[in-house]
Amino acid sequence: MSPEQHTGPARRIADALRADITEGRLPPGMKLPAVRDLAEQYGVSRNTAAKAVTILLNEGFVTTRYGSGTYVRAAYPIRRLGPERYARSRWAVTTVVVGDGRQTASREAQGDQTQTVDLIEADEETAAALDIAAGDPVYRRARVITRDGQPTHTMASHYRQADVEGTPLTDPSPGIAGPGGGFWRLAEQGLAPHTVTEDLRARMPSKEEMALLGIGAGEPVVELRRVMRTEDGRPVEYAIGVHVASRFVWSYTFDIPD
Amino acid sequence: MSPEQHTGPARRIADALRADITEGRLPPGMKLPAVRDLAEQYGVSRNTAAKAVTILLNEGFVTTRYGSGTYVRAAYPIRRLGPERYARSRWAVTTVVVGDGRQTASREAQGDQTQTVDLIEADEETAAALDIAAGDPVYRRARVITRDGQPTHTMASHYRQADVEGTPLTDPSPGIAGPGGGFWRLAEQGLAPHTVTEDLRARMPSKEEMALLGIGAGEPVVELRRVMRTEDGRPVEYAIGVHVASRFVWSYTFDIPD
DNA sequence: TAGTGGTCTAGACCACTTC
DNA sequence: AAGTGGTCTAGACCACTAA
Repeated sequence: MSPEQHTGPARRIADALRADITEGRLPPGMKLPAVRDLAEQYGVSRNTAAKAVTILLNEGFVTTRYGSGTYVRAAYPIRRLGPERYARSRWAVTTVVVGDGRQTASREAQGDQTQTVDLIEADEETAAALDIAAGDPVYRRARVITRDGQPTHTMASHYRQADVEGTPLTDPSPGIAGPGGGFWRLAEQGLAPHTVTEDLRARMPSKEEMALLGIGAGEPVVELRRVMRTEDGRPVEYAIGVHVASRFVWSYTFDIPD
Repeated sequence: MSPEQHTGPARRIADALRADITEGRLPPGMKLPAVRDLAEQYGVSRNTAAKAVTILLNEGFVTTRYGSGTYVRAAYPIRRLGPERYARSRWAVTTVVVGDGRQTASREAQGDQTQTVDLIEADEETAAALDIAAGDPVYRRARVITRDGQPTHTMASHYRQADVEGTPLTDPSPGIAGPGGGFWRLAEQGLAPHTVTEDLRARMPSKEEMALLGIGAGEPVVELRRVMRTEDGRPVEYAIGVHVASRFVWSYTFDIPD
């Protein structure tokens, strides 16, 4: 059942290097010995040394730069996500001026976000969430959220076209949304979110997600689907996020129902 | 950044097999050709064929059974976990008679569970959760929950010794707890759970978890930490669960705070 | 140009399952 | 005993980076 009946040289080398990393002898950013050197040091073939590095890569301890070297990955802090992150008191329109302020078409660095806005036709799932018909037009605002220079998650918000048409939410320029900004803008339309439903599942990333989030093949992601509703129960936002699992904990508190 | 500068034979074989799986030509449970056969079919070395299989393993499309073969992973139904699973109306003491009713020491199949009970000293974390001192005695009731013959998650409940001493919760025999049974027993002690706090994080499984849950190296798990409190806010249960990620979705609904 | 990561081959041996 | 997955070696070549 378990695929580790052997404990060959590759695992032993990986274990040694991992210990060097977790115990601080190889600090974040430090370059590891070249695969050829590792092979010589440990008296194994190049293949085996490379496999040891691959193990650490998959575990997320190192990143490799083609043609440059293998580097210890920074140990990022874990962010705790509770209901308070949606608190009304945090809604605000953050204005961030980036660089010289010039815009580059529909894609723009915005503080810690990069975002695009499209008008698309709702697929079955989005339509069901927003209580509209499949094929109806929806605005999708997609962004990659970064922290300490590393992507932590993607988030794609979907709105009914009529709900946001003509508002800043359809404008991909910087300074529009930011954390909580989307909720503020909805509130301005008389569509203030009141209740949230979040569905979470964990899985392995696709190749595209690996590239977008800068993670290795061995690092899981958490997919979050969120529906925001007004006090009347009318859906106003459907968002899909893909989070690097190792950077988050989700926390929920609720009363036991009858 | 991306590890796919090359598109060598290994990836091509993996792509072909993945397509066979996703398009139904290789249905769930089906055995893949042996690595040696794949190598011959595609005219590559055994190493390369094995690497192709490893790619699919990491992506979660197949599982490998040492000495037996490589199999397309079964698609199990996904269970949705919402607050209603804790509903008072579902609390009950389920009595299940297993086999001929004979017991085997402290380990006993119980319907769909296998459980053990120990009296241990609380570690820092358990102590903090149960609001006691580290080293204080706690009962730990650990079980593996199975569905359709496959383990889906483990769950280890911790109780203050005084809360459950002398109750059936310290008895590992069958017919004691079952789903909701633990809450019922606590309620009998005047310690009915009222609020729940759940923390979720996703990660890759340890070797032990892989064996216990019957999953391969490419399948993530979700670790759930749950604290149950009475209406007074007094903690009565601290539970740690490890779930096979692909078999669950967690769902939470709450109001936006001020 | 030199250094580094990524991949492949051909052959070998080991660990485990199945019969 | 036969079949299968897992690992290792020794050598080779390719793709990319940095000076």
